[in-house]
Amino acid sequence: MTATGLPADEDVRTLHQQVLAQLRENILLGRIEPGQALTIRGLAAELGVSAQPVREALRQLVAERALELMDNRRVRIPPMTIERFEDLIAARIVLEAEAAARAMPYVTDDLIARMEAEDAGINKAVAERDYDRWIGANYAFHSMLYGAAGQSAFLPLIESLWLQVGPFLRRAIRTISGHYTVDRHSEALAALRRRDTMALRIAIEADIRDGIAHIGSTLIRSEALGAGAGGGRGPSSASSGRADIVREAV
Amino acid sequence: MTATGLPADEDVRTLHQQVLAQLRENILLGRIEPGQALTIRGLAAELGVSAQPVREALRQLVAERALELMDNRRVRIPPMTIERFEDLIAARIVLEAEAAARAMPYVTDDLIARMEAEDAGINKAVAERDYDRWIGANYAFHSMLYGAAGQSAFLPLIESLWLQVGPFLRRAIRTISGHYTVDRHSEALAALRRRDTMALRIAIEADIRDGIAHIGSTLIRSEALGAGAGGGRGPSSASSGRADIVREAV
DNA sequence: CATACCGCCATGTGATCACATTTTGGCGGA
DNA sequence: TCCGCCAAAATGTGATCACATGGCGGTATG
Repeated sequence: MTATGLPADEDVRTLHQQVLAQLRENILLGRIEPGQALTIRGLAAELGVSAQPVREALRQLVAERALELMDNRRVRIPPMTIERFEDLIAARIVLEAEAAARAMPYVTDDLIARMEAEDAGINKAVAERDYDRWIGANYAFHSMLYGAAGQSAFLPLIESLWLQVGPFLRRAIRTISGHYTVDRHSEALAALRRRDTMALRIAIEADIRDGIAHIGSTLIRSEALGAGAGGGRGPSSASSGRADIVREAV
Repeated sequence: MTATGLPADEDVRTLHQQVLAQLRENILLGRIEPGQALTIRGLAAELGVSAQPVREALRQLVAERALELMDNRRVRIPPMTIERFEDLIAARIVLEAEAAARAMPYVTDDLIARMEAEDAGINKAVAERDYDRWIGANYAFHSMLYGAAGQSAFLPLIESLWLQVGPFLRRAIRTISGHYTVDRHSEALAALRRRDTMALRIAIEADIRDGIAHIGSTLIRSEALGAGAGGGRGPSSASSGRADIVREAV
């Protein structure tokens, strides 16, 4: 929405679409604390709209697995476990590698130029420690490629995966930037220029693994990241307690 | 829900979840005509509930790409194009093959037995020309495998793909059953018994391709299947006209 | 007779209300 | 001091209402 590099979602004509776009951005950029319960009325008051649009936006985000509907009927960002995290990464790899390969026939010099520009923005964001812009531009870089073909099937699935990983990606981002020695985006761009599909697949997969590998150890240290009030045994104090663990893990 | 072999969705405590489950089943089994506009009030009256639960269910199905929100703000099953269809199949193959491979460590003899039972049900359904049960049991067979591990990431994505293909799968099912000479499910079961991951991948991919290949030609014959009022140039008569094409294509 | 205009009806969207359930905070007792 | 119980506040769910938009048919006009 703002200057984060996110694709400005068109057709935001209805209120619930605006709310949806805003919530989606907040989730993707990790601005919402995992485990924190989101209330309809609270968000409605915060966004200055009635409850109805918020309700529909939440429902949609639940469908995209960006949010989770607990037994309490409360909504929160689902807690992350090591198993789920590995599943998400595995899904990202197979989907995004395939999407990239299938986009290759539609790659134009113009597209490559725009991706290079976005990549420059990423590097700039990293240098300036602007994490919001970092994640947003990174997403823009990837989705720009996958959307080159009119891939109507892959993009929504990939976006769902990003939304699920986003909140936790953000929290380990400082760890990543320290280890981010090899620039996989450059490799991907080089592969694009050569129209080398196999090299592109490898670069994309490496990019996903690199950007994510260190989160695994973060997760292991904090056991179940974001496992808020719902899962634990503690009745009330668990929420803030776990949140401290999360904060510590960062 | 009924005796279709669909996994009886738990937690249908709220009304909108019941509506959602019912609509989802109707879509997956192809009971809803592609291109036909779904109205909130109409469905509400039909299901005997108020508009509110229907609204939320539709919103969720739109998020899962089972339904499409047109510019008119009307909701319908998205029309199928050859490009989108090929994307969907490609996505199904990479996701389901990977999900199957990742499920292998969790495969037990009990699971194999239950899958064999489901497969027997499939064959029975084919023999009896019970297409609803055919599709439902087929889906149960697959999701049973992918859900063996607590795969929290893959299953929702795969389900979304099934929902997108379902309405059109149904319409070409007679073509399929005629050509269904090789039993890929038997191959998959054999691979499972040998714990042969690579053979399982091959069997799953072949199953998807086999069950679907002939739909492509059906699509080609009818150009854009289900391309209702929204996409075409014709202002009003296109709806019924296209529906006739669909019916003819079956 | 064809076509453009106009008004009515159906529909989606947003807001609000009522009710059941859950959470929370405080109070009393062990 | 700690635990359990109870009342009050908060929240999700479902229903209903008001309004703006889009679709449809009838009618008047060239």
